[in-house]
Amino acid sequence: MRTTIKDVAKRAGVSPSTVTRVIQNSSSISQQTKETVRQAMQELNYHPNLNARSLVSSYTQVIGLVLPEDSDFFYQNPFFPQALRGISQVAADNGYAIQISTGKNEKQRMEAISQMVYGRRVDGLIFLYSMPEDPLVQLAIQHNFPFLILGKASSPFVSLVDNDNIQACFEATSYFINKGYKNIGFVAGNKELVVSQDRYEGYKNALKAHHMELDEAKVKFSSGFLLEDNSYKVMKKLTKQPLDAIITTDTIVAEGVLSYLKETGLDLPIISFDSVMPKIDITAYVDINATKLGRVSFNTLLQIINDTKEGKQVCYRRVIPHTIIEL
Amino acid sequence: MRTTIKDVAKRAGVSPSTVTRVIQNSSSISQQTKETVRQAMQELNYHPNLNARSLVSSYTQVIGLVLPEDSDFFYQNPFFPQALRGISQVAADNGYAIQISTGKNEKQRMEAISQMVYGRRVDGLIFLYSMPEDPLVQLAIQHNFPFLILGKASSPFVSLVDNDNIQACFEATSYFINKGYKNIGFVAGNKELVVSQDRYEGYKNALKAHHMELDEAKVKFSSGFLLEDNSYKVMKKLTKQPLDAIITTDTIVAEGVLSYLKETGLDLPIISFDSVMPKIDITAYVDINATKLGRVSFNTLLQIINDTKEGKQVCYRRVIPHTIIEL
DNA sequence: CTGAAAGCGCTTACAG
DNA sequence: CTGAAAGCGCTTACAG
Repeated sequence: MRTTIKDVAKRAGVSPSTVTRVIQNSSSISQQTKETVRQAMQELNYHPNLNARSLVSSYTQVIGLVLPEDSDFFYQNPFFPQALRGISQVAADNGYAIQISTGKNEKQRMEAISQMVYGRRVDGLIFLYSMPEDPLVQLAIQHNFPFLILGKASSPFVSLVDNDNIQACFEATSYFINKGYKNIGFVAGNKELVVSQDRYEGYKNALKAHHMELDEAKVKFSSGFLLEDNSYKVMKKLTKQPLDAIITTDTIVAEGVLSYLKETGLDLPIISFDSVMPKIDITAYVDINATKLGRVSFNTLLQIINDTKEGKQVCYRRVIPHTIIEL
Repeated sequence: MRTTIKDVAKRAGVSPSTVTRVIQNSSSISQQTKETVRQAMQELNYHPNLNARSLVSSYTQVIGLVLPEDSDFFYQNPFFPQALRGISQVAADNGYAIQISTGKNEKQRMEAISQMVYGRRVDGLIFLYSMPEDPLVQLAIQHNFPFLILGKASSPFVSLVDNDNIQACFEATSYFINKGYKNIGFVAGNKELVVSQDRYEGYKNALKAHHMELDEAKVKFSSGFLLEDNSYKVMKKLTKQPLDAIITTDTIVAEGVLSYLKETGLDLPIISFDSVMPKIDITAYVDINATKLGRVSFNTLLQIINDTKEGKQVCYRRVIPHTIIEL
């Protein structure tokens, strides 16, 4: 049999409730008792059964990470491991564990998140993606379950941690403008994604700020899952325009663009957005600092969990700085 | 208040134990009763408290993933997300959740794994790395806790799922030999890693099989964390040898090698090992099929969990096939 | 400063 | 085929 709190209590000559209080380092316990109990715990190599604890105290010290549907794009994008890294760094420091949940379709993902929320397996959720009217987010909202969205905005009333994508792309575009480029193309991923829209906004703002005309023929959105092939095709169309530089919203897009350019012998400066240094031969990239996004997300979620406990309803919006890095 | 099994029992006019049996789809319950109870569950949107269930039944339907110490190399290597992907695909299909545990040092990681094992938070563990005499693996062994190692061998008595790295590198080397190359260099990552040793073994075997002399001056191990910089330096030394092709054990190594070659204007065919298509300009890579490694790992762990329940002690060794892919 | 009692929400023998 | 009772291992008021 595994050692329980009763074994420790017996050995230390106290009651189980006293052992609990020692574990909680309650100030109402004498130093003397604390020491005796701690020694007994050590001697017996006692570790509490966390299921029992969670059952009665209804907190788990676990947070849930909600991933999007199983897709190549998600798992090949360095954003995910980097964000996870940031989250787990802070989680470990705070004694929290991380449970991840995904699935091959919405039904399976709904099942998984239900287990976490209804099953009381986690204290809060971080969504690592964002879709309009996401039923999983709806579930969290309905049950007033603590959560936040990392990376992209969706509804205006949820807490989130994100970059200022408008500003970031403003700066990326200005970077080219300041170098004297006049015909700057813009190739984005899926137009539905808030992130593409925001970066497009920044692109337009930069042109305006520098009194340059927006030429929509120089702007392309690649549909589908931001995949490389699409960007390649899109680029093909774009080169009918005079171009001297290109902004892309993702390294995967940049890859497609680059492979078309190489094939046709063209050489244009390219900027992309990424969370690690791109391995392809481009001019610069905007580091969105995914690890920091992760770290701040965890800390913010902790606040939301506490707010919820106290019945408060605060909506957090945290902005993580980006950096343009020349290659 | 959250709905409990008692609420369902009351509504369906049965006892709580009957509700449990319906959830378990026990064959001793009449079809009639099952339907009534299921309807009551639906109407009340009942979801069992999993902490209560785990407390009494001592299984959790959660498995733990043990990551190595927080390092750039690990989080930038596509191996991890791809393996995770495979694991979570099968886990979701089997109604299992995944908890991950890491930390910035061994103490913190030990803490995290203790929570999972002693705290009864998971039913089994998958280690996504391998070190000799790993105290975390020791913990699992001591407590006869179900686990396996994904990717690399360590002790001879633990279950594991891996590629046949000797064979894989034999084939990679033969690929070059069959194309007529005579001076094939070998640049590996850390010499301590079993994976580097195995691939070196395969390299040597291939030379021998083709009656070619092993020239140790053409072999280099890059120390540290397999990092790019190191491989760059190592390559510098290697080019004092006549070379017409290079085997590298990792795309990150290949990057370092390639960047040195580019600088010096050399152009040599390179093979690397990876779990996704490398983005750099090399000749071919050995696809180690990380997603499948993940899927098989989960399934094997499930078996180990069952074996342990039945008091059996089986040591599994599963080999996942690799593929050479020309670029 | 500490203990006895009750209870968290399930499941598991036992009994019929 | 079903129910009543006991118990999993904790924590939380309550009482002193």
